[in-house]
Amino acid sequence: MLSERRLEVLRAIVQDYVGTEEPVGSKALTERHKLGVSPATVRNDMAVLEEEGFIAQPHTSAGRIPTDKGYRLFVDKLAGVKPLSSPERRAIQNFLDGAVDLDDVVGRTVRLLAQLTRQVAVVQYPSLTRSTVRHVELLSLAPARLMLVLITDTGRVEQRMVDCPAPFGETSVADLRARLNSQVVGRRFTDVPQLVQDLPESFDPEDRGTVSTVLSTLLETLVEETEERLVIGGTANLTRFGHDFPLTIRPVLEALEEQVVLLKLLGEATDPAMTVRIGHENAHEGLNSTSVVAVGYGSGGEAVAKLGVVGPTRMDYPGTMGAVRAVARYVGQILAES
Amino acid sequence: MLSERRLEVLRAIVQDYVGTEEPVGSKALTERHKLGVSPATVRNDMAVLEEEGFIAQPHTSAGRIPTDKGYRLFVDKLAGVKPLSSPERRAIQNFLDGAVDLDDVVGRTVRLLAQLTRQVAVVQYPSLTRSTVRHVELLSLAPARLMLVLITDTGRVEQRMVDCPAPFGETSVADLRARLNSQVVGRRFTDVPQLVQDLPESFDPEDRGTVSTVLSTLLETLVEETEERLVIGGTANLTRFGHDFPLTIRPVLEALEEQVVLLKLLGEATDPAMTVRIGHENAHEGLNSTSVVAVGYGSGGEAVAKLGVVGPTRMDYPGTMGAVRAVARYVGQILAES
DNA sequence: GATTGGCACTCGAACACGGTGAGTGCCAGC
DNA sequence: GCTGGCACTCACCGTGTTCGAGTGCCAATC
Repeated sequence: MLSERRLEVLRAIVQDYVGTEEPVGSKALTERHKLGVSPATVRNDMAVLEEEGFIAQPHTSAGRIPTDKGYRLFVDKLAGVKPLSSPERRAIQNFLDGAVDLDDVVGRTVRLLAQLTRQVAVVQYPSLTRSTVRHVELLSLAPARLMLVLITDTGRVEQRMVDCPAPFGETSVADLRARLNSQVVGRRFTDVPQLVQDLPESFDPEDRGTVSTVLSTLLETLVEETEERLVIGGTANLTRFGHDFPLTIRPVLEALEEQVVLLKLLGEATDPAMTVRIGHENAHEGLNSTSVVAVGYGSGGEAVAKLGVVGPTRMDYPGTMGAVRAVARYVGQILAES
Repeated sequence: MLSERRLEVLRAIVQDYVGTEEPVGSKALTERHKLGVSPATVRNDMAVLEEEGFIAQPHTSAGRIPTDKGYRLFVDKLAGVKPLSSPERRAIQNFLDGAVDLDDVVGRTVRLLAQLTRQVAVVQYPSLTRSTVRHVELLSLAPARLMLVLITDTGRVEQRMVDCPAPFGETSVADLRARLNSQVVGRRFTDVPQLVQDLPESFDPEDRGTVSTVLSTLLETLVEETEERLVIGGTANLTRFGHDFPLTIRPVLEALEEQVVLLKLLGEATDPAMTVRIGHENAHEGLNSTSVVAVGYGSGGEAVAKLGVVGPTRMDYPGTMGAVRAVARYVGQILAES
């Protein structure tokens, strides 16, 4: 295992590099950090760290920069999560408290996170897999045309048109609406299919076709809605990436436009506390030079969705993690209240 | 006025510059275009064009590039709208036909437009100012808590929670729901306020407070929803902007993140046929080196919203205009069908 | 009078060159 | 095991030079 001092050297390298964006040399290190040893000693330590793969030199006779593995060690062993200052905490709370509905909460969260971390923020809408049905509404728009509205306990509303195989009277609509609600309100999405499967049989034969159509539309909606949506913001912060722009930024922007990629990205963040994926640890190769800090959030004890940021591997991990965690907590609170 | 040939020279300059992204000189021009005159003549013409402000040189002894004014003339007088090829038209139709709901239509449109023009696409959701109410739904969630759902004829659904000043019985809910619908269904948003103003008086005194609360929530929602939303895509195409990246791209990304700015941008596009705003013609200074091509689209004769693209002033105007127009038409068709 | 070929001039891009300095690796001494 | 010393490497920077595309002007031509 690496000695205490060598770890200290690694920490110093990471901190300096994150700050200056330039390879850091032995002399500069001893000047800026009170390591209590001479540059020569630091050089020896660096040689070891390099051999172990924690740091690398861009070219001979340049300073060292941390590798992905170096950042990994830094995050795991050397860095804590930097708590936010209390003015910051207050600012978060004030900002989020102003939200009027779910869209607004998510929108504000993404802006807040982007601003706080000065990176690209990603916020997933509360997932519906664990959600329950708050209400199902059925409206008759025309004799053979219905509208189905689904309201979830996370405050999301989805609607679908239903074209009926046969005219469907107002009383039948009311009847179906009532029975549907008594069956599924308060139930989880996953339980709904078996709860409603016997429903058509209790209707008049001529209405059964319509009832079946309505039910299958409802089930479709539930499945579709389980596919999560997300919102992204702060892409302008990508311009702070590095000097070698077009090459670095392009694949990142492309990856960020693909909802699928982002969903996978967040999906990989399984650690209940907080997940940090560094550089090549990310499966998507467009994101090989970025790190992702993500965490679940939720209204109750359970996490219903995730949020996080995407930034250069050369990022302020403690600060970013602190901000992400804090924002996740407050969003959870807001959701619990509403 | 400029002679026929000088206009031809300007057109050639614009075309070449758009293609090569490099200042174009007199010799290269005569080689690539059959102008029928010598480089020297072209040089004289260029001197005139420069004096008139249509072209400029980045530095002495370099080729010329078009100015904003030059592009303006090109767009107004020299360039037509390039129609899409029929495979392209078919691709558009196929792609848009697959959409399942309004969100999907808008989402697909923005992706399509970005891909087609290789630029940043902006699509505004169908505006609600001219929309009508299709249905208002009122649900009782708790004795003193209601949910209000508004459904518009463009297929949009919005919901709001309503906390009642006093408990509100099921029959009252049904009553209010029925009366509300009979009053406002099929009406325009702007007409709703006066249609419902007398409604509270026809209720029992103890219910009037609640009815008023519901109504004011409804009116609020209508106003809020009139503020248009929009979707943006293809930001990765910004990387094709130019060589001097960070400086150019940053303000553009920032501008694009501000919904307000974009709404204003589209709002300025008032020409019913098609609006092209070039460089400094855009009010927002972050977009001074970009051009915006926008057009209204709608389900019927009326335009209900706008869509367009944002790209470098150095863009293929005829092609872009063709794509924007074609997409707008097809989206209009899709909306009319659903 | 418009067009053309010729010519001198300008100036950025590309390349070569040498000096500078930060940084390294190694080694002998404490 | 730490330190100071030393020779070496190599990116970076400023300078100088060349090269060539492009220009403006002018006199000759149609």
